[in-house]
Amino acid sequence: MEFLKKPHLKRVPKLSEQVAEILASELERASIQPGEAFPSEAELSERFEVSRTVIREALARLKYDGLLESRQGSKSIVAQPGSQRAFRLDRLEVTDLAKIGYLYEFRAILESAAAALAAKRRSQENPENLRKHLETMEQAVKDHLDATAANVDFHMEIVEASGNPFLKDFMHFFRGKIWDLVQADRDCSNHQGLPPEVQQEHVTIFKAISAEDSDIAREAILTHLINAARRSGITIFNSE
Amino acid sequence: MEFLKKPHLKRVPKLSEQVAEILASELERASIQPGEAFPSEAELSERFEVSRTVIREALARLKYDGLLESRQGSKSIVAQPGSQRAFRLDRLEVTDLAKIGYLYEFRAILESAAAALAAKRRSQENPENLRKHLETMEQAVKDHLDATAANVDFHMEIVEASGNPFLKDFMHFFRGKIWDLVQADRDCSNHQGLPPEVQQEHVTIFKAISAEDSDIAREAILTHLINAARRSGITIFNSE
DNA sequence: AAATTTAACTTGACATACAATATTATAACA
DNA sequence: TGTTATAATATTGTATGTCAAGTTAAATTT
Repeated sequence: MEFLKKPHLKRVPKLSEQVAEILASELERASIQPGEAFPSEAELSERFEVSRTVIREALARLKYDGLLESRQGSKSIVAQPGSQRAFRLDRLEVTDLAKIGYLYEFRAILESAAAALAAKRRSQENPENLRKHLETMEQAVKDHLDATAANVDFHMEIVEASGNPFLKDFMHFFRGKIWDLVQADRDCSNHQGLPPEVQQEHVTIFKAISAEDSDIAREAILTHLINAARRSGITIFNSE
Repeated sequence: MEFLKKPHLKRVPKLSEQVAEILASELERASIQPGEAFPSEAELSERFEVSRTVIREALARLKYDGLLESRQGSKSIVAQPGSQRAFRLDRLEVTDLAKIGYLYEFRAILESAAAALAAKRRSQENPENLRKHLETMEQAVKDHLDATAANVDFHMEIVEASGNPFLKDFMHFFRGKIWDLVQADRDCSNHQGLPPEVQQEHVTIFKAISAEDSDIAREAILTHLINAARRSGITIFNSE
């Protein structure tokens, strides 16, 4: 079991992380009103029975995310709602099937818009790259290999082609965080081979973007993602 | 790094923030390959001529955002791309007009999808709240007051009505971060009075959601946001 | 009562020490 | 020589103490 020795696998949370978790959840349920003072580092140090070092690192996280504001000399104060500085998906429970459906839905919203824009703004290289990823997928399936990587590349090429940098950045974040959960095209990577309709759906998307047909591209990827969700037993967009 | 310590300058970010900025930008241009070791805290402390405390708080930020991974006993390593843990909009330059257009666009994508879903899933209270915000806006304009707050509430009620918690959470983040920049309906809050078409656009959206007409709701809010962008001299969705 | 001064408190930053863990060099052994 | 056990070293995690800078609130003075 050599992989057990691989670093960064059995990571135990640092004290500051645990403290930050607790304080963040307390702030979330608004136990202290925005604008009011937060307990001092000394008080928290005494309450959690850890050093001020740990408390400071925990508070640094909350400040970094915009949950607290601090000035030298004065106590930290609870920030107003709406001053959030980061969007995170860490604290989601993957057990809830409905929640996963909403994630699918969120992805479908962004990717369908990306496909529509990609059809309008694609460069010459975008279709070439898409075709390349399609062929890689096809070959991988033929060889009974994992086609997930090429699949991800295909979808990422679409948001790349959309030309909107925020769309692209957000989908990169989204992918890294939860693509393994929302693996809508998991069919590609299981060992039973690729359902022919999946590859066909990909081809339809590719053709629409290549032909610069915005509406068809949007419809095609919407269909693709709705089908992919249904293959996982999930319904999105109230599309029975 | 003596220039970092200028306490007489007002609004001086903390040392750890400045160091984190520098290190983050260095990581962004991939000066160190993913998987490779990052300089130790002692080295960085020496390089920046600050205490290890400052370095630790700076590194804590990078780890929190998933740019670095660390384990006790070993050097921190640069994380793989795709392990990003947070989506941020802090480091955007508001001077670039094209970039603001992409922000408008991003918002329009999410809100149009939200409106379409809201028409399907709205509760009984949602139209009531929307109507209330409409009236507040109308009254504010009539009294030559700022209608921005009610305007924001109106749009937020739509994403609330969409039923998708991620859509809602993200728009809350988005609003707090950049709504003042992407104030697409600024017309409502300036002192020259409300362009009649703006309130009319709002009414159209409200009616469509109330009538549970998904397609009209999407079209109406898309038109509204495209118009709002154009009133600010910005074109989105390549829609001249 | 109002203004000013002083004291106490709080966060920002630094220095040091030690514990826990990983890596590397060394020694022992086959 | 090559392999393995062991010791030395390096690195992060945590604790403690100190001081500086700035804010708040009480005390004092006018």
